[in-house]
Amino acid sequence: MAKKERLSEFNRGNILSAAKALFHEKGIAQTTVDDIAKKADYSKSTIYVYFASKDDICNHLHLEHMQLHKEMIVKALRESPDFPGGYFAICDAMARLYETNPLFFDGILGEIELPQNESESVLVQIYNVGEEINEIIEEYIKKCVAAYNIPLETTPLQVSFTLWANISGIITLANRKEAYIRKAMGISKEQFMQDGFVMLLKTIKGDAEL
Amino acid sequence: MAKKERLSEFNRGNILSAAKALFHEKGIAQTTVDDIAKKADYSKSTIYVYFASKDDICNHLHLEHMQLHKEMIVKALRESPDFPGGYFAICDAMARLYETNPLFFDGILGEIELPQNESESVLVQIYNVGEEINEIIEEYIKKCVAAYNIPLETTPLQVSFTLWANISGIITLANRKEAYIRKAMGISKEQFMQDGFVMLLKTIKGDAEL
DNA sequence: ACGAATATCGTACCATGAGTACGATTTACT
DNA sequence: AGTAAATCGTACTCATGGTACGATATTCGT
Repeated sequence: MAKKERLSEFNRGNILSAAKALFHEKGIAQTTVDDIAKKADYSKSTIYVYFASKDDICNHLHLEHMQLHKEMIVKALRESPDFPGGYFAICDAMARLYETNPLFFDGILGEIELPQNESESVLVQIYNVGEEINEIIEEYIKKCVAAYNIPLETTPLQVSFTLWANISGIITLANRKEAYIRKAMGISKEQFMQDGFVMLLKTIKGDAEL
Repeated sequence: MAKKERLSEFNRGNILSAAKALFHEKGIAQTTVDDIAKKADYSKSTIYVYFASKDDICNHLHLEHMQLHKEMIVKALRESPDFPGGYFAICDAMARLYETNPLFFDGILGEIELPQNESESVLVQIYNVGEEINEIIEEYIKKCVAAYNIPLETTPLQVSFTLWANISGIITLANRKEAYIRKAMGISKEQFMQDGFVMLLKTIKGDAEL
């Protein structure tokens, strides 16, 4: 019955939260399943009732992260539906997402091709959310193209996909090389990202003023 | 004496080659140190004479990869010193680098900040090669800016760094999501990369024709 | 309230793989 | 030949993911 369901969800959530905190603190490889059990205050056996493996836990966190990613982008575009406001809102959302949880950010670029083995339903879900995000950005691009008469050289889907790759590339680099950026360029990583986003905007609209 | 040195280098090289092949075949996590020892035809003990740990082996391969990366970019710019020919040559070199060895490509974006612990000399070397690559691209950008009167909005260093991040972002995505790209956009990953590189070029030169 | 099903626990395991110890053996230098 | 260094092989330790299983607590139907 539903009560059981909810309790079960509650337990899974507790385990995932504990795992997330530990992963964040010490890194994934440095966190043992016993650590997670202890922190979440369950026995190890119970952990394995709710999750098939440590990998399974990681995948669920990855999924959670992708869903948050999607929500943040939806919210960004709802609050800033115009152009290029929406574009910068997406960039900003992704940058904040990195702060929230750097561990799974790389996964955004999606090491995951659609798994044949449909039993691995988490992986399928992760994949699907990735596609959904891309579709949302695609819609936005389409809208902008129509509203501002922007001439694209390829399809909106391709543009949105490329844009997505570039944005996450900049965010990843900015965070990983923060010290170098400050030392060699004398600017903060935030400034570096901002400049990068402005540069990227030209890939859509060229030098045109709107 | 020098002979000893050379023999030592030879052994290290053999071990690294074996490791590289196995990593490529089965992935890093799936390759055991015993596997490497067997393939390279050394005893496990000897492996640990030449390398401190499996991680150490990975780092040396990472360094090798970065050096190859640098050489390929130098060569690309020597053969195509003009603009935007040089730019596309860099893109092409990086795409080929991914084919050669996808495993360490991600490391390009350099999870490695300058390590304080200077005893970890491999890491320092990796870091330095990364900086060198960036300086080479910076020089190229400077030259182009001077020759073609390109107006940059930030410093050449920053532009080259951003460009580097974007190029590797596109390559990573194109390879990881090859199947999706073919299915959803009906083009090859090579075509996707090419289109992306063309788009990116606008971040430098806007809509200007040269 | 009682008995059955279910969830949780704890402890003791297994298997794997990184890394070490150490004595035996081979190779190289003089 | 004799010594020093390199290499080997075997047998270990240790950490960790994952399992087995019986004991205990909790929940639910009746």
